[in-house]
Amino acid sequence: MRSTASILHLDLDAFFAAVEQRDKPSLRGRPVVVGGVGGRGVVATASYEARVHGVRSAMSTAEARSRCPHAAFLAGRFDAYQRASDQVMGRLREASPLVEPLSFDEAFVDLAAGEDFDPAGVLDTVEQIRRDIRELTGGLTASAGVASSKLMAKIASEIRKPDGVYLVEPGTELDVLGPMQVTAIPGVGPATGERLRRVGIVTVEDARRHEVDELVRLLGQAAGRSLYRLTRAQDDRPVVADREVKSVSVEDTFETDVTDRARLEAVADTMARGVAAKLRRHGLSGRTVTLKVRMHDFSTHTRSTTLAGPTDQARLLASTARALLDAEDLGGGVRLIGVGVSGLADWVQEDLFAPDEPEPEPDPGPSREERRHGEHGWLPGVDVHHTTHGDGWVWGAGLGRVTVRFETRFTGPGPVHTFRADDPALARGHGDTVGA
DNA sequence: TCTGGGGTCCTAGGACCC
DNA sequence: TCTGGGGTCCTAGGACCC
Repeated sequence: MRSTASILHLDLDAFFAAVEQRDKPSLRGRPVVVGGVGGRGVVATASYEARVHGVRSAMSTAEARSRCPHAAFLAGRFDAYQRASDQVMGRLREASPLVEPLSFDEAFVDLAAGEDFDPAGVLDTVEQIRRDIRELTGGLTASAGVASSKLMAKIASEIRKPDGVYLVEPGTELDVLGPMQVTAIPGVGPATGERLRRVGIVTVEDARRHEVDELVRLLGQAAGRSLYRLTRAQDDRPVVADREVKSVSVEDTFETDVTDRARLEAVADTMARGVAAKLRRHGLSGRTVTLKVRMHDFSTHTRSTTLAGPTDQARLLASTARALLDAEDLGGGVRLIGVGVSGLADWVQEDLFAPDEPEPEPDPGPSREERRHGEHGWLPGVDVHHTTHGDGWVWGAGLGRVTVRFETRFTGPGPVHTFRADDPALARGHGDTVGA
């Protein structure tokens, strides 16, 4: 904890849903739910209009549909989110070189590391950043917390959400924190919260009445000590700009449980190729290969082996994953499998057995969406282009038909037309309708 | 109303070594 | 004869975050 409020935590409001409302004028002011649209999907982000009806992140889409049937349920467009995220992070880096992104829509900034940081004008600086973000992204709003530590900045950004700023005056941290629920502290999730509640700890002040040793007995070394310090606002974690990647993985939940071993092997193979491609993209290789299997009853097993040296070879990753899969009892059916690599190195071991030419990147095959929704996988929300009607987005699809609303972020609400799903005039759009 | 996908960090036990 | 103690690596599982 430092003596000035110079750490900023910035959080885009209902980010995925806000991007959708920006790009789909007919959805502005209406409930929008972004997430998995299949039978086993969960909500990634709900717009504030949907939250009114009790829709929350991580809720199953089925429950969200029952709570808010009139919402627009969209599959998500990660390219669009990535572009907006890049714009936001870029603006933050103008304020300070010390920017630590936590996700697409969230980052810490050490403003004191910026060139002309003025502690007295920090609120003006943050308001300017929020205005710039709104302008750069075409209307996205961000909430901000400014404080003397990461902990307090993160807590503060929740207080005036959405579209607000809260500055914790240095010296008032204990008072701000005390009355809050312990679960407001990052790292205190449902399981820890329940353990604490059972010994009568509900608020931060409650937790402060316990010795470190008690908390360690209850929660273990790391969590106990961490909670003891954080409840006292003791937090000197630095903002770290370039955090190293520790692992890379790919996983997929099946629409229905799978018992066919051959099919699982084929999927694991594809996933190993996907992991290899990711490794190469980052210029990494890894030693420990992990296979993850979630059974029909949601029990989850991981099996891993560590190779003699790091690799980014799809073939080796695939054969290793397959060996792990072959040793698994698939019992009553498999709900999810995943392949991951950890123990990463930023170099590749000379592979004596590999051919000289680079390994051919095998056909990645149909995407997850395509596998799920067939050849003309028109997922709700995706961008499309029609040769005569122009740019729009998929409103819904099924029974060989697709319904499109023709509008973009630069138009007003647009008209709706229905086509055959294989209509040659209809193509995937890129959603990058800048300058219209 | 059954529970995504991509990550991070921690714990605990056993092997192995000095 | 009654069994140290610490460090590191590996594996499996779990909590948590967005």
